[in-house]
Amino acid sequence: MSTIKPDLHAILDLDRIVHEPARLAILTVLAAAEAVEFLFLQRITGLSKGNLSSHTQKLEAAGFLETLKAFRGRIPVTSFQITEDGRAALHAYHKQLRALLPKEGKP
Amino acid sequence: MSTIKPDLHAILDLDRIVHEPARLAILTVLAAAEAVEFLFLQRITGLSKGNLSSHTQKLEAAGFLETLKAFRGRIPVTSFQITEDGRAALHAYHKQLRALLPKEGKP
DNA sequence: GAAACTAGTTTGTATTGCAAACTAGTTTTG
DNA sequence: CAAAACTAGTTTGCAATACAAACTAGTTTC
Repeated sequence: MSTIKPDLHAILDLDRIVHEPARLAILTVLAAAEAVEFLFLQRITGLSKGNLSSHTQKLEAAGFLETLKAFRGRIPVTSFQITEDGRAALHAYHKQLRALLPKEGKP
Repeated sequence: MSTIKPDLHAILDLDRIVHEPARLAILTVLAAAEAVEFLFLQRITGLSKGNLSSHTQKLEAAGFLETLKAFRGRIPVTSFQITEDGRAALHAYHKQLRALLPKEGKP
């Protein structure tokens, strides 16, 4: 029998903030750009506004992103930027996933 | 800019039954053995009994495992076995994860 | 200046995940 | 041999989500 115990703890220790698919999607987008606007984020994720708003608030509370409020002309525009902590958390999450994935799918 | 959209949908389409860490841990163990007893499962996952019970019930409702009730002497013993559907779901989940992971961590 | 639109937030609800408390029986002990 | 303690698991109650509908605040159009 192979050693599955370490994998198990890797699984159970996954960062729940990042693990939620909606938030993982958000972080994935933010990690690929300097800054991302609310509406762009909404469109490419397909999340509802309310949902997106609360997930970004949760990510901000976790210190994983920063919210930038500005105006384009007179219209308010909210943008997000991933923080260093956010980037670190995303990388750590990726590392955890790699650790728990079996070496190869059946060929 | 690279194509992040497909990854996004892979993320948002993750199977939530499997995605929950406790259940992923359970399926991972079941996939590695013929049959696994309740208490063994509880010990190696570290889940509480109640928690383990409800997660296995959810996995059973999803058709991902079968529950086998038996007696050892006069003591009841509950075991679980992954089903073909369960194995397929786990493999599909692994595949989805591989699809969304960036090619390599920074070397 | 009323109606419709933009950009997001708050609120309400339904679903979870979790462990404490419970059930049903078995073994041990006074 | 009955009370206490243990085994094996389930049910219940609660706190935390995730989600979208309804709302807020302002702007543009008609």
